[in-house]
Amino acid sequence: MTQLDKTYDSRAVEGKWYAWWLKQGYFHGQTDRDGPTYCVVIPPPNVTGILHMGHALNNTIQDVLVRWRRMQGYNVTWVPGTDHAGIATQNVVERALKAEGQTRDDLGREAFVERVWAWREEYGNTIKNQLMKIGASCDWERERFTMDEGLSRAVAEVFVRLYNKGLIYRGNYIINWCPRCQTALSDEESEHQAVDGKLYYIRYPIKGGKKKDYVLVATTRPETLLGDTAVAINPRDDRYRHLIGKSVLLPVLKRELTVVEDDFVDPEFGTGVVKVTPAHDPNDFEMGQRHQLPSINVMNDDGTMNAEAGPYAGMDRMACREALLKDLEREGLLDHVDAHEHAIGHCYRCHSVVEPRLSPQWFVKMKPLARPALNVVKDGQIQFVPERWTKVYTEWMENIRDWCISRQIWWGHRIPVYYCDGCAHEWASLDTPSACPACGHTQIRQDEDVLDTWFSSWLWPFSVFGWPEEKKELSVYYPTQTLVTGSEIIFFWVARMIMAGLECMGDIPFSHVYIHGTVRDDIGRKMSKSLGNSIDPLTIVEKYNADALRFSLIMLSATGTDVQLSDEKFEIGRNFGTKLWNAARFMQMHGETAPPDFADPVFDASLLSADDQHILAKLHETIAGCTESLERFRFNDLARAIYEFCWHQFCDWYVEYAKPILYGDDQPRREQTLKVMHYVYSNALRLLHPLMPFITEELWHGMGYTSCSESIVIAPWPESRDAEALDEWGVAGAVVSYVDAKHDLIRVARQLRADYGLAPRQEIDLMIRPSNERYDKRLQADQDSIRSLLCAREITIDRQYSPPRAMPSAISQLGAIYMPVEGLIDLQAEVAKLTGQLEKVTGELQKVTRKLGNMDFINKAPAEVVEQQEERKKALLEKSEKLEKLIETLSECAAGE
RNA sequence: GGGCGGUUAGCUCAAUUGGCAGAGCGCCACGUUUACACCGUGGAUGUUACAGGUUCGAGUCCUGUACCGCCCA
Repeated sequence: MTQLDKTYDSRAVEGKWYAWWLKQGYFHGQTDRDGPTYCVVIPPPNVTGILHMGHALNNTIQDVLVRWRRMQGYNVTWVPGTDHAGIATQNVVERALKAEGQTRDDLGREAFVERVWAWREEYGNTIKNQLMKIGASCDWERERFTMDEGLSRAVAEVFVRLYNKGLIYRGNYIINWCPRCQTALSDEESEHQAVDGKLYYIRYPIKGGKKKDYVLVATTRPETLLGDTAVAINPRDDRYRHLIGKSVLLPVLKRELTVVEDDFVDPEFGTGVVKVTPAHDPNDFEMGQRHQLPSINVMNDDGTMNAEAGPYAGMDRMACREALLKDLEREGLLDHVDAHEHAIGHCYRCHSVVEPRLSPQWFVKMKPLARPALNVVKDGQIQFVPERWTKVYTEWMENIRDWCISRQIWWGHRIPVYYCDGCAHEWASLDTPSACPACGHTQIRQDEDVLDTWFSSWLWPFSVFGWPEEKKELSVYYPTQTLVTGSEIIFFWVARMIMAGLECMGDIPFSHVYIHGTVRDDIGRKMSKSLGNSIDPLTIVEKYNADALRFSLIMLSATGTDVQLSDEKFEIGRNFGTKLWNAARFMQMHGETAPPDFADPVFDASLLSADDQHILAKLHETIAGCTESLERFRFNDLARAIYEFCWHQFCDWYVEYAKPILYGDDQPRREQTLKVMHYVYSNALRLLHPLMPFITEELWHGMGYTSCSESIVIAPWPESRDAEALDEWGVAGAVVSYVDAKHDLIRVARQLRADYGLAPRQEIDLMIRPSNERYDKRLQADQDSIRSLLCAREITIDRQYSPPRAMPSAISQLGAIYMPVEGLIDLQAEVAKLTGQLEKVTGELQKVTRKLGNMDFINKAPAEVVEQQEERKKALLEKSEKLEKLIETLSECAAGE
């Protein structure tokens, strides 16, 4: 046992213990160990990322689970790592190049990719170091990166398998194009946001008609009309019958457009006539297919207009819109413009407006993969927590669309497809081929595109263990147990991992998916860089400490609900740590060392006081509650339970009861008390360790608990004793409820003191008239603790006590309390106070009586509820009688004066 | 337009199977006591968004309304 400093110095402690834990290898899972495994794979943060509050919450939850299971003796591994974040990382490096006046094209593909690797070497460890700062007990020996050789091999393997099975295909379809990043995006990467836009009503002249004959077409994107190849109406829309068989003329370009009928057209939208632009709208594309319409692409990769746009060629799409509208107006073709709110896609990386665009891309056929992935969730093999996310998942799965996986960037896994210039053969290959397998020609090219980053992330739960090689760690740790993540990547990642796991491993990747809430600021806005409302977790670690960050986050986030944060909220955790620290210092003051058998004590039942029994019972209640909360992913219940126990049960009550004993000279009682204290405290520390790893380790060592386990990281998780096992120790249920009632008595008496304005240190005398013999005996035996907590000089416990004169009094569960005070008491005020209390009790009594008088209640409510109410009635009746008696006595005294 | 979640003390949130509406912070009063002022003791604070319904009994279940948020089109 080392003397604890007056205050806890987190800065000195946190780094020290983390380094020691690593040195001891506690976080490393051994594949040759027996016993049940517990495995979690980290949602790999973006390699360009820095730790934000969302990460802090996400990783704290994982760490809590992992540390708990480790203490329970599981063979634990928490696999960390990062993903290569294709678009984001390429953007970061391109920005750096731009500052040097260069572009990626200046460097060329190979040199650019080298440059990204160099960037990764220099900055890619940021988030790893940050995770260490918040105490994450990751198995760093297993750290992986999605561009590692092994993981890249897994990506190629899966691509080739799916390609050969016909589940990956290349085709010309409408995809989401980001003109700024200059790449295709998947549907999930295009984020719909409501925008205050306009609906433009444009006149398309009817061919061969008079000057005034036109159809009115409504559109939100007028610039795309340059790519129109038809206008469409709903076949059931009688208003436009006359158009069938006619042609209309495209404004400006004067191209002749056919009129087609299609059920897709909504007669309610705009005028009921829509323009059809197959190359720039997914619905129009499908209409184009149905009616064999040509597709005309009018835009370049960068969002400028191409030669097909005629006079607007070279203009940016937005400039083109303005110019075109002006021209339409001049020609009298712009009928009118309405305000129109609509949702448009934005790039999830750079927030540019996404352009739907026809282009040749690679896709994964999802329906065959979705079917089994749907089943494992429906039949409960995989469970979402909270359960409601199941529906989100299944609905997405049931309406799944093919996944666009090709990206027109350089940083990522290049698509392993090759083309032969000789015979035009196309094939997928794991290794770099030297000649065409069909014709032997050596003029072959690899596809230029790279794969979506998620195409490597979806393999994460098994690629991190070396798949497709059959390594031992793969069989030991797959399937993993719990996946912890936010709802925003259920589609991106969770769903796809389930599909990949079933497809490649033939087994689910994890059994539970815990979806936590979003971290928000104190007025409920999502924390974001652009809003500038983020709280940096590491600033919080500096300002408070890592444990405070973790504890507060968990305490504040109820299962699956969002959490609103502000700096001050972290005081909860810091203050709690300080409280715990000071309790330890108190114990140190009274004993040089922890008793040798504190971890597995043998209690002398004859020496266990009522308070000892009470705290032992409450501890075991808390242990049971904590374990259950963890099993049910109720993390804030865990935090609340341990907080309540340590602060209120232990510090407020037990430590206070212990004071007269520890300051006294009854040696056997002192020793017994210290033994109970250390037993309770060492268990509480262990319950708290997953939430507050650093301070609990410091205290574990400081208190000399290393005789139980060299580190709290590997100390055994407490196991609760049930009532029977407690009874064996000499902990009686009746005594425990007596102490609960004693708490009530002390509270009531303190209230009495406060009502009479007594200074806290001012000593008083106290008379207690117990309401029965049992309480009488207990109270007689237990006077010292009450005297101490009430700062009383003398306590008289007497079943026959009758006050000789008017004095302040009150009613508690154990009996009546009288407090003689010097000088006159305000009889009227005292009577008024008690009468107020009586009124309240009478009111409740009436309610209960009415309830019990209701035959429906008696007949229909469960017997135990009725019994409960009867007990309550009895207690209220007793209380009201006592109050009446008190009032009566006081009134008599008043009359006598 | 479809779906999901929310509305409980001044604030942030709990409340398990329908059975006495709670906690932390903040507020008020007192207090430097021998672990702790990052503390202690005591106190005040509720039409559980609204309207119906089911039930012996509703914050909790059902129907509808309002407002807020998220996801999907």
